[in-house]
Amino acid sequence: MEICSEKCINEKNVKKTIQSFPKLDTIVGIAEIFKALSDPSRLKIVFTLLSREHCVCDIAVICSQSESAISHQLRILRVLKIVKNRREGKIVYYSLDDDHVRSLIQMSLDHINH
Amino acid sequence: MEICSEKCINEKNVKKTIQSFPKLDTIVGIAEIFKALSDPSRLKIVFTLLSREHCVCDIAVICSQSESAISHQLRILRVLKIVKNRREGKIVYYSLDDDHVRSLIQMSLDHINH
DNA sequence: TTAATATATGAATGAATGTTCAATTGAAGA
DNA sequence: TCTTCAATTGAACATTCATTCATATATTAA
Repeated sequence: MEICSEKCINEKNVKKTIQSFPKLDTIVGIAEIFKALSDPSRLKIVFTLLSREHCVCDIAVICSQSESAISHQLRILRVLKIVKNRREGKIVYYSLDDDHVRSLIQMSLDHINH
Repeated sequence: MEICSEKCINEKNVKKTIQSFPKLDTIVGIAEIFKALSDPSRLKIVFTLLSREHCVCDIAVICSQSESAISHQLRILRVLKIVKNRREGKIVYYSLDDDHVRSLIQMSLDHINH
């Protein structure tokens, strides 16, 4: 990344910041996590699973959406390791995959409450 | 929200989860925060401001994007109280508005590192 | 094997979103 | 006042994305 020496106001600080910059992969990875939680429909699903596991059918009822829509969203959350599932006969139960998600939710609640 | 008693597998748990469900406003509000951080371009800006303030021109250089694009994104971050700005003559300096954002970044880093 | 149930998947459509380009605002200096 | 510079704004375009509908898979029971 080259620095435009004609326009930069504070070249020294720019260099410092660039040095402490994470890899692009890291940024893209984090953005993906946030994107997964950025859709109200998906966030509802996460809230649904905050205290206990649920089957797809129940999630659909709780979130008042079609099972197909829920299934599509669950796949996105599953790929990103935000939820995991287990099958019991015909029924598939979903739950949160790790506790970082809970922390993220809590932090964002704190942010909203000024 | 009505419960479909014919299809639900575990009506008792469904009711419990529905009772602990936050208001829609809360969910939408949190989704907005996550959405703000879900775009790699905006996330780059946040990383840029993680350790020190920068003017718009420098942010554009660091993020290797046009000043116009940066300005558009900064407005979104500003509205959501994620960044704040101060003017010094012709130059406008941006910085993070609160520490919850730092925590969110840290938590998501933890999540990525399995 | 056939039927029924729960879930998943693929294609299509309409809405939302980020970037670009041009024009504009606001501040400092000539 | 006129010019220059930093930043902002608005419209347009291309892309991304969530939902819907139809179909497919997987499991159980008959």
